[in-house]
Amino acid sequence: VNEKCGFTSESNISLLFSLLKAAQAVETRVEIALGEVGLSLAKLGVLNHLVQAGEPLPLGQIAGRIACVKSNVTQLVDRLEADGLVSRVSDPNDRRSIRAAITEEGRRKYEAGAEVLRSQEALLIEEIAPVDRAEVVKLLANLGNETVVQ
Amino acid sequence: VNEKCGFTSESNISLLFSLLKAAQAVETRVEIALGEVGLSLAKLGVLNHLVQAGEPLPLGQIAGRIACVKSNVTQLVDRLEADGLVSRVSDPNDRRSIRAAITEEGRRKYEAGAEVLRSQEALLIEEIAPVDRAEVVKLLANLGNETVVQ
DNA sequence: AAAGATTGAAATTTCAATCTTG
DNA sequence: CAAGATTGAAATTTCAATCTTT
Repeated sequence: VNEKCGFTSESNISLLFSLLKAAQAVETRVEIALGEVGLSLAKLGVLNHLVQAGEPLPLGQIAGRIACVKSNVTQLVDRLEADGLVSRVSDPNDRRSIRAAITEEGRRKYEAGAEVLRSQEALLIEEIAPVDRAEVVKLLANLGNETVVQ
Repeated sequence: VNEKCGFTSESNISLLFSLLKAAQAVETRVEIALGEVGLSLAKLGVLNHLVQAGEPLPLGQIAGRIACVKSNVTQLVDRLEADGLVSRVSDPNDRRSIRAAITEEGRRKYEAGAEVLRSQEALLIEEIAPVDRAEVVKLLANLGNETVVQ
């Protein structure tokens, strides 16, 4: 088990490493696929929460939902605004608060991104569905072994 | 299912999102735990491959093993060298090649990092072992929902 | 003072270009 | 010219400090 990963069975470092490496490999694939429609996981995450919420959200709330620091959302929304996918709207009730509102183009991008995620998910499921749990561990290790060098 | 994630059952965007968010949550926990012993996953990854190899490795080969770009390894090894965990050694046979060699302190750090990973892995397994596959999906979604705001 | 947001700097990774050796 | 490594710049995220409003 795990020979391709360079770990021996005794090396207890292996399982968590393999898991994280596999996750990274999946994420890289998804990021590349999203990049082809001009999105990133971070951007799609914001659009997703705006669509789910059905209304403009304060930046701080977005930070809470996508689990990142507030200052990151400020800059992420800067980029989304530059892309024309969201716009900042001020809150009349609390002038400290600024909300991000998804635009029409943002909605179209969101649909495109969601479609990419669906196909990536189908790909992933196709890869892991037939095998049992022990096999999944092995597959995840293999997934993490793609050699990506510039 | 997946209510805490803000996704409806119809929203096919949910599964892959949940998976990646869960993976990110696990990675964040591990990075924080490693940070307490002065390591990162990237640094531990290099040390691990050097220990597994049992000999100094050319930087390009390290890039292949940890699946990143060569220029990243150059800077990663810069930092490891600054930490005193590895040292650069030149290859007499091919003067283009530079190898990273793990130091004694590097070995000690590696052991400390491996211990952290073992305990993190035990934590993770403790969290997911008792539940079945469907439950795992639910747990992963929950894992990804930790609210982390500055 | 606390909450919401922003700014500027630091850390890490990737990309493009360069330098040295083969 | 190809391979190995490095350098400098760009992208993204976090941290610390600041600014505005409550």
